[in-house]
Amino acid sequence: MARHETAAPEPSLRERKRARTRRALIEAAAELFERQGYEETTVAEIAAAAEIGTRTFFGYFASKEDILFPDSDARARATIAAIADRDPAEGPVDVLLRALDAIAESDADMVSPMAGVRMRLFHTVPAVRGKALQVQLAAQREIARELQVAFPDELDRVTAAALAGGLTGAVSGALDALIGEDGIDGADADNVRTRVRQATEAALRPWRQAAGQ
Amino acid sequence: MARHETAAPEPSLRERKRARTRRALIEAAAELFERQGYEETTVAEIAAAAEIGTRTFFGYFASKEDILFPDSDARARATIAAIADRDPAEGPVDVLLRALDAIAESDADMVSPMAGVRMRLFHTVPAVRGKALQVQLAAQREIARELQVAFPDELDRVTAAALAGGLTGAVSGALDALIGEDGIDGADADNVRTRVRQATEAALRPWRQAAGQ
DNA sequence: TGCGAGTTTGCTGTCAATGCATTAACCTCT
DNA sequence: AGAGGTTAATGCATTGACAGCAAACTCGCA
Repeated sequence: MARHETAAPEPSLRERKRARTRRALIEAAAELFERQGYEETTVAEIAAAAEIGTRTFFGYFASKEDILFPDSDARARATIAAIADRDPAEGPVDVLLRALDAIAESDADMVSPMAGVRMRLFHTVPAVRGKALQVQLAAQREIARELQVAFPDELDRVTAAALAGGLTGAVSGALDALIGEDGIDGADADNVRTRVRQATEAALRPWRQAAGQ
Repeated sequence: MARHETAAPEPSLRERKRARTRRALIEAAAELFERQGYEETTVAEIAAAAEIGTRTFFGYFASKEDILFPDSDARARATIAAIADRDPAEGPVDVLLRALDAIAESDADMVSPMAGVRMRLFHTVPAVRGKALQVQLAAQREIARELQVAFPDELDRVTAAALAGGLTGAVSGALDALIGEDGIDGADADNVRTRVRQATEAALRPWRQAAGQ
């Protein structure tokens, strides 16, 4: 639970206003996407629903896809934090698996209205899939960097990258398989967690020996 | 060097013509992308360079990005073939390792004039990255499915997916790191293949050891 | 030779995204 | 409080990817 030291006691009116508009945009987009589908929803509609000009939308999000990932760096930050405060006895793989738990937890907390929509859209809309995978790659790179910093002796750059890729690939692969066609059936969120966890552990097993030695 | 048994003795004039145009498009695109960059090249330019109408381009490729992956299914086919003719003594991991090697060696996809360009573009152009990752995901899913079919008793769907994801993720992660280090030198296909091989090598080392060579 | 399926193109329209210029809304400092 | 600077909001115009439509064309084959 690291606290940031950023001085942000009282956001100015301007900032509050901006944050409000941003939220309005996200909510509007989530609902429109949900009801009409992603491709059937135009940026102009989203903007109108949030009561701003079309042009202004792009002052908040660089592209239509970007609004699907309003908090794209949250996961990466959680992971990095988990890597940062590691037990000196832990090996890379253990740290990563712990980071995985940390992510699951931070995800459970902050439930953006976009999360569900996004997951559903992932399977049907290529543009969404592409963007999601890019976000994932960015996170993966970040993880690789941190990992290499944390274990400069055991891991060289390429190996760290391979390990990070292995982890994210395994997790996303397992999720992809679990979610399948019709999303998660609600109640089994916990079940999902443990299954992902197990599958991931299986998929990383060889690293445990290799990285240690 | 598998020979297809498809009855294709003499492609009709029509088919030959179409294939020729297709090749012309790919070459033109590769060169233009290389010289001016991806985003700076319009579909109209590519079409013009291949001497066809702009509209016709979309009769050959569904989107501008698609021309970057002219034979994305070659990989999938190579992989499936590798999984298909497995030794009954092999375990899932052995088969996977062999399949990934097959991908690294597969000619079809690497020899294309597009391979080098694509790799360079991957790091600079978001659209290319997105598409590349989607292609990879598709391949990964295919691998997972085949793997599960080949080992219905040892692997459940989720584990198969995690395994497929973990290994492809590791390889692509390593490749990403390798290329990030110092890019790709020439447009030359050997270079591309060398990188892929290096990445495969690094990423799969732990697995090979665990699998007892 | 002529019909019919498959192709090529141009035209038109939609939509995302960007550059530019203008105006309105805050913020700060005195 | 009010001037002056800054940031945000918007409108307008433009570019470029695509899709639908319909006319002109090209091959394959009877």
